[in-house]
Amino acid sequence: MDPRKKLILKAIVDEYIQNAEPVGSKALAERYNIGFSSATLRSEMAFLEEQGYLEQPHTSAGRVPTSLGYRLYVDDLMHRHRITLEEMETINNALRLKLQEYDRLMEETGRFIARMTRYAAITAPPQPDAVKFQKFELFLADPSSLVIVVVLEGGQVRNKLARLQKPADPADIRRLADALNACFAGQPSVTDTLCEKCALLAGSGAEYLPLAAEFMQEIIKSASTRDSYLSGETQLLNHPEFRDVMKARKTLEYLAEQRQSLMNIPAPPSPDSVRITIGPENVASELRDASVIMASFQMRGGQQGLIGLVGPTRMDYSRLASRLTYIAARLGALLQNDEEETS
Amino acid sequence: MDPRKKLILKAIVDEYIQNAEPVGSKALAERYNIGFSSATLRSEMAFLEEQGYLEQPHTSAGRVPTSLGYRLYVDDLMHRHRITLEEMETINNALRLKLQEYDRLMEETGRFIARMTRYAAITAPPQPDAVKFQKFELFLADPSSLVIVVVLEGGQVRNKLARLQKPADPADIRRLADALNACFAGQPSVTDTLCEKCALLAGSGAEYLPLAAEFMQEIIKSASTRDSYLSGETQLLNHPEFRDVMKARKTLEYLAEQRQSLMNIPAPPSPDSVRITIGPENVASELRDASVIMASFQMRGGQQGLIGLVGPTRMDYSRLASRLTYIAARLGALLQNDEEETS
DNA sequence: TTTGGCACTCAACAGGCCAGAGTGCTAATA
DNA sequence: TATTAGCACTCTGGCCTGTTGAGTGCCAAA
Repeated sequence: MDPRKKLILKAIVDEYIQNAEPVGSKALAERYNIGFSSATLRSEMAFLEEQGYLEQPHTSAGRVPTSLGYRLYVDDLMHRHRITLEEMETINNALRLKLQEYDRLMEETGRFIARMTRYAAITAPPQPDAVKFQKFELFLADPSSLVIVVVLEGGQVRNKLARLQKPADPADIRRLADALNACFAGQPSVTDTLCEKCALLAGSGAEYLPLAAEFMQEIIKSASTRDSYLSGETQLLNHPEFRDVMKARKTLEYLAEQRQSLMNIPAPPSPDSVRITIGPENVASELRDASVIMASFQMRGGQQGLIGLVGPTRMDYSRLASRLTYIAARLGALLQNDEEETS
Repeated sequence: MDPRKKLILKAIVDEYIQNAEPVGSKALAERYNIGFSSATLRSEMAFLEEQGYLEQPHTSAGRVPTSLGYRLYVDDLMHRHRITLEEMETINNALRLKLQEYDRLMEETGRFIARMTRYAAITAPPQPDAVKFQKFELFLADPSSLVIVVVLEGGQVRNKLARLQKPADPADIRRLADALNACFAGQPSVTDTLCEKCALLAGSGAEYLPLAAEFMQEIIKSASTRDSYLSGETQLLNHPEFRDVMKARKTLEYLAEQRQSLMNIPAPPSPDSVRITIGPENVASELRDASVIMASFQMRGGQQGLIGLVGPTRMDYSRLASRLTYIAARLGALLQNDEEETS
């Protein structure tokens, strides 16, 4: 692949990203001073089209990048945008503020990203691959209301209040708590044998073991499904490619209902990079006309969170990627220092 | 207002609700056998237009109800739709299933409503007007991780894990917990005098009081802001009135960002009725082309939850209202029996 | 290898025309 | 007196038309 061909392809993609209109040979020759006439460009463009990097919406229209074209652009051609100091400032300020309320951090970060980029933002908090129980505490809020508190390794805390049929004996509760700590601390699951052992230890407190066991199962289950937050979807409607309501509906519906599956996209190789998925490269057919940019960050302990953007294939990949990596990096740095959690 | 005029208005609204196209005198005379010729209808329609109940998109088009027309229709004219046994069945089944996971109940109910009605659904869980602390429990997950558990009256439980600078003495923690229970049980707020009293009682445990107090403030604050869930927004795009992307964007954006203010609409007078707000009756200008139907239900203790629908002014008010009231009633009934809460 | 030139294509736009649905008004009718 | 049939009028939307201009492919000359 000729370096000149690459230069031309880059120019076409840049131009199209900016103006959202098919790029013709003449306009290209005028605006970018590549030093060749429109005729030369025409033959080069014909070649690029033949190779599948460009396409024409119809004869006698300019050219538009295909997803293959964008792919080459993203991998090879695009000028790696450097984030400005100003943008850094904005991001740092915003994140510092959000950090105040940790449990809504990812949600709020998503809103911020959406506002900043004018695309739909997806965020998912870091999640441990396997949770282990660390500590149990049981007490009575009133004689017939049992509160179960479970601390997980990593610092998450879950609780549940269960109404009892009849008042319980605090001594029984105490015994059950001790038994749970003895049997389940450090365990990643609730097995029958552990339950039996625990029942034995708990003596008459075993009456309440089923309640606790059920709750523990719930915790294991909920910890293995990943949360995710979506914001700024409606901003997609601002972009000309979504002026067709039906197309927009498909995409928005997918984001609202099925976005979980976006999380399955393998995370970017290194924390400083992004993973870009263009149009039909997305497994979901509803995203055939959309691109996804994903970045990840790490918490202490290696748990990995995700932030990402969804937009039409015509996106300013370079600028967006640089912003996203910076946000991810800052988020990672901030979370190294503060990992307190509440629920 | 002539009963015949009313009959005609009702017929026009019914027809328009069904077909989304301006209703002309001839079509009306043919389809509904009112027993008058199109000429008569014409003069009546002219009158109704003069009175502000109807309008013409342009000369030589049929008539369309104004918001005033819908208002009269809703208040006086519409045939009160009876929900079918089948629908009841569907609703009951769905709600029974959702009830399994209480903490996501309102969210899931919203999804269900949206799917059933094909409009955007809004739900807000019942919320106590003032929370009071009931019981405190403090313990160490490990020597320098303090877990604070607060039980609120009504059965909500909140917790927080705080990392300490240095290992704490379990005896101090015990003392602080006792002091908190002594001072704050039954209190609805965190005052300075109570804090001082508590510090005195806690002795050397008072070192950790600020942590607890801050958390308690947080709880009070978060309990006084109402949660709400939105689902099915994208379904709005299916309706012809939102084929104009800009109009749709305005409305969707409002729902995403500002829906809190919908909750301020005074609740329906009785739990068996709905409150319908039509077009410009909505305070928010973004909802000028939308109508809102709201129903409420009560939990034990009189706390009131809301469920509602948002759609274009052309909605099948009668059918939707009947479904919504039924869902609200069932939800109320189910919640009377089960008020266990977890977080 | 590049370029100017030429013939060709096609979407987008504007104008003109027509059909159809709907209206208001009026005179005849029950 | 209330209703209706009839008529002239209005307006939108679809359809056809021609024109314009941006863009193309190809070819021969530089």
